[in-house]
Amino acid sequence: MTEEKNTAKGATDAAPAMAGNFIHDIIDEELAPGGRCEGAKVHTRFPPEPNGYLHIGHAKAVCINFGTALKYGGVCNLRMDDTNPTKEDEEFVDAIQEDIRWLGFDWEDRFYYASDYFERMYELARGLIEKGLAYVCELTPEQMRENRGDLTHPAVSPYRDRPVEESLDLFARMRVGEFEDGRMTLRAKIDLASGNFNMRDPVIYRINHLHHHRQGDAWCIYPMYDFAHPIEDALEGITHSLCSLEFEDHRPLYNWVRDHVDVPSKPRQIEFARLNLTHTVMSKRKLRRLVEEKVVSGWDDPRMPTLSGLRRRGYTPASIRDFIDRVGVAKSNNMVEIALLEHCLREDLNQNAARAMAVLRPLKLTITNYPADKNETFPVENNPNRPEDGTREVSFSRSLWVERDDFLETPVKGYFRLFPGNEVRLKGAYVVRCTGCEKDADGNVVEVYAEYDPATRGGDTPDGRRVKGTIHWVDAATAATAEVRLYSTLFTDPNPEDGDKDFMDCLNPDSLEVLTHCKVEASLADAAAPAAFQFMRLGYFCVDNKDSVPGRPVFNRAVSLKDSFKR
RNA sequence: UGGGGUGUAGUCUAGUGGUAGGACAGCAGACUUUGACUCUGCCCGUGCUGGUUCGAUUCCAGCCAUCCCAGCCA
Repeated sequence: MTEEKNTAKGATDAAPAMAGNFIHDIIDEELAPGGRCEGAKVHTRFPPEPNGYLHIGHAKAVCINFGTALKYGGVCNLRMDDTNPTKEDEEFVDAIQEDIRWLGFDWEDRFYYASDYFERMYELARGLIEKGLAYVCELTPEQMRENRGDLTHPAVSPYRDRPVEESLDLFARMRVGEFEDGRMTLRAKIDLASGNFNMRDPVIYRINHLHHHRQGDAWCIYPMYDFAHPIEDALEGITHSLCSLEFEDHRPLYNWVRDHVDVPSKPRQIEFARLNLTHTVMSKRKLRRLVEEKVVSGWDDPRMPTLSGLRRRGYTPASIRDFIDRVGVAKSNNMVEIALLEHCLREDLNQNAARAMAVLRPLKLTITNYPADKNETFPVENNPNRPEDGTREVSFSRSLWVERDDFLETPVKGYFRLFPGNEVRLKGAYVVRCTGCEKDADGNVVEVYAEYDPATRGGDTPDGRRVKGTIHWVDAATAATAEVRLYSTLFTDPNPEDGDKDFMDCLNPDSLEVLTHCKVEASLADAAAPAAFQFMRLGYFCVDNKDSVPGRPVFNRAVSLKDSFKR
């Protein structure tokens, strides 16, 4: 097979409507009459190494691999790429599966472990030795580094011409554990002078006396990614091995292994640009540091870009899939603004989340002309975008909670909420006119007074007068107290990984604000995860999936509502 | 310095040898019992220099910028 050129340009077929996807253009060509895959079923795979949690960058790879299969009526495998036991653990295997299922993708019965192919890989490596295409090298790691050459000088290995029989014997002894870690390696004999360092006789097996999470102590030699991956793909009949850009340089090696080893199929690797998001970090190493240094509460902290974090924050699978769709698939390095992700969530939740009234920073509002012993309820629509969702009854009485932000003793320009003399509508209840307030010794407003207009029951104004402001409120007599956690980005810097600055210096000190005395309408008292609501005029909030308990709910702000009021 | 990529508005992404499209962000207005939503309008772009051509973002050449690679990680 010839070298494929995976360039973004050059595709001829029409692109999909939303965002670009050059991969689908390539596949369209290959599926067409005379193409490489004419009549074949598209078969992809998502191959995470089980050594950490999935984040939104992985979600892009998941959506591309599963989504491509779906688009072409093919299938996608889930495969744990567990060829290096160093940091791998079964704990991650479960978490990864949970996250992919949550995202909405299904691998059906096609769940594999790369380590299940170890015996087969071993045999294929032997075959390479027999063909004179691999040899056992005794250079130490340090020596190998010294002998790798540089940009203009070739690498060297004194073991390159070792007789086949000798390599076969040593490789067998490597396997049975005769040698300590690092003592020798198996190397593919390719081209010590290649400008592509991956081709300078790459190591394909190393000795590691480590316990494998699945294989136990059956092995002490483990195949390298570059050798294992094309074999895994070929054995599973993968037609398209879609991975990120940093593997572009590995493609010649991928093809070399694929073509020199006896495997049943010839997958094609195509690389796309990975996702980068502003105001966050995406590398496993950096995320781990945030967890270990307790900057966040864990891998599922709602500020983390992990799928478990986004889930806990209140992101929906649909919003994440939509986001990945809109970002598109291309080959140029990118930095997507977090605003797009937030937009996708707002769009989903605006359409689907029930409305509720919650007062985050409560200020007492007393309706002085409303009888102290009176109580009534008003129907409030659950979701104006979905009339079929109906209404709920909300309790009203003389004493209410309103947002501190919704009262100003001396209003600023353009302010049309509560201030002495002004009328506002209490959502769904009455129009009230503010008559004043009471302050404590320090001058803080502690209570606001208003008088209601009985003729405006339900919020209508029979006389047709315009009341510009409508504010949310909660009946003090029936309110539940809740904890609300307000999140913003973990980093103040849009690109904490840029340049030589330390990303830990870019942390946002205000990424979490906890409000413990919030007042929410009674219907919210027993809400349970994964319920999400629009707290009217505030934002979208979900029930925290760890800390919330019935009667004492905890809500996370997933994203605020847009606010065009300029204070 | 060797090899491999990528350059389209602030951001992401289409497109065609013939008016550069969409989305997000931003701005302005309409509507509004959420200062939300919705709607309308506006703003803003083909890395540079040549060449071919009636016409180049597209084809060609050169340049510039930028990203990845010298793990017994994936």
